[in-house]
Amino acid sequence: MMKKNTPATLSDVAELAGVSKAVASRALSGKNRPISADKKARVCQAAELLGYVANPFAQSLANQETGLVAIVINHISNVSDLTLFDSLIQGIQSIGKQALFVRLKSLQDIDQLQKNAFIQRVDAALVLSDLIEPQLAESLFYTHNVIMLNGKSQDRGYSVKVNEALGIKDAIAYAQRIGIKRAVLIAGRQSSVNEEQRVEHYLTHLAQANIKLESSVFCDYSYDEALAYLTAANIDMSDELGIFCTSDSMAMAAVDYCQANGVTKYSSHIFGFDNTEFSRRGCYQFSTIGFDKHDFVQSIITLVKQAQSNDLSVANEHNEKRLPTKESHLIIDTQFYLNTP
Amino acid sequence: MMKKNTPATLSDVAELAGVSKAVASRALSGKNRPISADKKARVCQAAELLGYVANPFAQSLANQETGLVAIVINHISNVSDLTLFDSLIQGIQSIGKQALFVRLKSLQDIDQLQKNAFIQRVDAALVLSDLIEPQLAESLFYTHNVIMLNGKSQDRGYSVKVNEALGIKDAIAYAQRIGIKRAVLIAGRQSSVNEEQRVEHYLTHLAQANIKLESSVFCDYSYDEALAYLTAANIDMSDELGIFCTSDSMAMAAVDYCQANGVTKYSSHIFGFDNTEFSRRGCYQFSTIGFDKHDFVQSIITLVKQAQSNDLSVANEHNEKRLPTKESHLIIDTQFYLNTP
DNA sequence: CTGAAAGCGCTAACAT
DNA sequence: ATGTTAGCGCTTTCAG
Repeated sequence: MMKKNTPATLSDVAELAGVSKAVASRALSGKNRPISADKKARVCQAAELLGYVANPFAQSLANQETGLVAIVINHISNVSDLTLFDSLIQGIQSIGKQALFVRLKSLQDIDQLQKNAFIQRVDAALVLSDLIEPQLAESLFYTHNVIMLNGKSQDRGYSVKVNEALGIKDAIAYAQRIGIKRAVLIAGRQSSVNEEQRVEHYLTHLAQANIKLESSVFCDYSYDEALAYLTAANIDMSDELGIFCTSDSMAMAAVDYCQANGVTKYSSHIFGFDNTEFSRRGCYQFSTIGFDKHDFVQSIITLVKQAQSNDLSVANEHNEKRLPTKESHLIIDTQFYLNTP
Repeated sequence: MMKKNTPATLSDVAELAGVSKAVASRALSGKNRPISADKKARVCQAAELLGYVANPFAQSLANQETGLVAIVINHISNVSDLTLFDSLIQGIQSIGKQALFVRLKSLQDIDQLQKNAFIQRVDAALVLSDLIEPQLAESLFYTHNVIMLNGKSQDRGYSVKVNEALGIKDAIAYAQRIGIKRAVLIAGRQSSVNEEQRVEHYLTHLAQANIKLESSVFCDYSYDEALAYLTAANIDMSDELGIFCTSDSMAMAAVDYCQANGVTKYSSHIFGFDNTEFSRRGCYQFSTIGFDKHDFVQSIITLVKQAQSNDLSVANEHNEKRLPTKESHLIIDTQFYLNTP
């Protein structure tokens, strides 16, 4: 693989078009900078000819925008992450920016984050990891376009939250309707705020539906831990028991547990979370709670754009004081997906 | 969320340490530039105090390294992608670089790629997408550190390939041993070179094992397409039939197809590919072919480092001619994972 | 070993 | 509307 000769620069384009660098820059800037039509045409043609693409590093240096959007995640493991990441990358690319993935396995990785100069200078940051508190987010990025997606937020700033109450309520209402009287709750990571709220909702609605919570446990959303718990606890299945899981992976474990123990009519008694494809497969049939990932991502991308334009207008006003950004808190509703054969 | 005051610059550090910018730069450069011990200490201390982190955009401009590694993928959909991406990101971060994800859904997205200035200037590119030919890769990046991971490669350059012959051979040998006489092959995307080679291996070894290939089809690796095919073709299961799938998702479809048709003893007759966790779950039990993702990623990261140091040494020699890079083609072997209850 | 100065490629005043 | 100029923050000659 040969390295190409060094890429064409703006100077090359300007020279070929017979104009100054400034004119060339304006012609190609996208925005409506003052420039005569014919020169603009000449410049564009020259750029085309040379295969010119502006060096984003030089651009960043000159105009304070980087074109990078950070996606800060815990390590990837959940099956529901697949579709989410796919559309997140797509969304970010659709507004002409690049997706920079930052993976946080533990609190110790945060030290590294703080020294990561790229991260510091992204145009926006999407925080999915529950390891990051709003306060920390504030000090981690030089941009104020931080969008909290992990269920946390402060008064000022941006967040997209998922309203899980709706889906949970419907799921439990359904459970009540089919005669479920007792419940087991298999939750995810205890340290997550999302998860705390979720559990809260389950408790509330379970109580309202007169379903007795027999036991509950925090796992890490994983199949293995959930299966281990069910096996160890030797959960007694009967027609009246419902198993509520806060991830589809754990619901799969519940299905396997039932099958292993010869319980046949389990499908309508197991409730997952995330609405992954697995909830509707031949083997694994269970109901699940989820939300539209596409809507979610769209909201996020819209927010990124909006945040950035706020940013620019503030900058244009030559406002010396660093204003806190406008705030915006979007909410996406979950719904209950009934999947029984 | 308040934007911080503008980040500390090298000048700030130099001033605080009472030295020139040049000295400060050298002190912090990591490499062994000539500098007195006490000044070095003073500079480091000042940097620490100010929380200084070099601006990577300015650095890139000055020294031609960007610290970015592109991961060029097709859209994410396969369950086997989860663990792979997770360790890929981790690996890239472990050598102090950032992972830039580029998602290619179709050939049309490639146009955009060619105009993507970030992509052009990454330090290395990991190409997983089968949409990208070696020749195209050559013209897409200014670096020659392009590592082909999609089964394609040319003489010069880097690649890590997976030797799938071994696992496939063992799987078919096992099939023969348990009395399988007929086979159905459900393959993935036809346009993929990886996939072509794979099919080739299946054909060869099936023939050698005297197993008759009754039908074969190209799907897109997905559960849905595979299930649709099986249903439409109304495949006749019997003890002597083996179903070979080139993804675990499609193998899951085969399991569900069998169950739906009342076939009970299917587990040892279905063969997947990727060795995902799903092949060993209560519901879905089937054998699968796969390779160690961790080894794979390690090889890739090692190659990235090696490629870069070649790069640097070439640069240091002030070699005016653009040398083709050294070449390196690593091979990872697959193995057969027998999963039967 | 050190510092002054040039320059990476671009944009944004500021004059014209 | 256009060109000139001055940086953005850093690394790197090149003289001391």
